[in-house]
Amino acid sequence: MEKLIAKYKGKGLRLTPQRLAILKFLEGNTRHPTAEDIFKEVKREYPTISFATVYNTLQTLKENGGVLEITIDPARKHYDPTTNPHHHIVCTGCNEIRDVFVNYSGILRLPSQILKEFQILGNHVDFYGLCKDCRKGQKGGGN
Amino acid sequence: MEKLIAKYKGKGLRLTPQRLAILKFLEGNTRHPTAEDIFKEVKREYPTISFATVYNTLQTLKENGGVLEITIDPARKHYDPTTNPHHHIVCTGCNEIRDVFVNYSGILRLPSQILKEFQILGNHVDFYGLCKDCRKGQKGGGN
DNA sequence: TTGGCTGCAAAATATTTGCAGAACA
DNA sequence: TGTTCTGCAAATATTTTGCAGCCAA
Repeated sequence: MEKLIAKYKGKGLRLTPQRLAILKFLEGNTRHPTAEDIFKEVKREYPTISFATVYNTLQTLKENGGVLEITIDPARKHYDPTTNPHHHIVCTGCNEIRDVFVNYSGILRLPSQILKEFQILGNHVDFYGLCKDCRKGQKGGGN
Repeated sequence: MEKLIAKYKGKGLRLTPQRLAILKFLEGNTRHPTAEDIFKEVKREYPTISFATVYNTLQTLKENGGVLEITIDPARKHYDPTTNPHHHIVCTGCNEIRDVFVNYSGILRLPSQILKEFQILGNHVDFYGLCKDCRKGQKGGGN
């Protein structure tokens, strides 16, 4: 996150307390929070913070490579401060999103027709599954 | 689509003219339309159709395996009547979405830690690239 | 005939924007 | 001191819902 702070300063961006609080919450966070998650958490320290500030900051972070926008959940966007290439697995039971650190770029062959028409820039794999807790609930009948 | 119509009837669902028009528009459509695209198109034939009907029908189709919801575009959902497993490539220039018919399930190995915790149900690969037209615009300076 | 469907409108949700005052650099 | 940022409110966009009347089966 230090790097990001340096990047912020280098671009004439300001490190306000609110922004720092958002950065601190995101740093090392692997829970893939939504804008609302971030808002609620930062609100505890800065009760007057507004949604607009959260969205503005996320926008700025996106533009500076500080967070990735995750679209695996059709209901809302999630944000991921882990910006080196990786993938995700989502539990279809509880919607928990977990990181998958594997590089599939070398093995994801594409049809020649596609390769003829597209210059490939990247890939992202979403896995769907049932986590341990949700399998438990399913079989044992526990709530 | 015949199969789908049979499925509709088998579940006590009704084939209204509006639904048939939506089904007809979707059948064989590989453009990955949004709800609005569908609404606009069907409106030409049924000027009184409402957005609610489009969303209701899409909801029913989703529940019956008639369409897949595509979340590759953070701005809005797209719908895909091709329901056998496949993947997508999106042009980062014009946002066109194309189908990729390759089965990667056999090669997408997951870390043992993930396999320990999740029962894997499926996967979906998104590719990002630049289509021919968008590369042209980029280099040649044409429009 | 009748229960599911349509269309309208309003509501719910998520995200963006305009702007006056505040505050970081 | 000047420019960017904040917070509020309103606007926008997408999707969902309530309901009276309609109509496919």
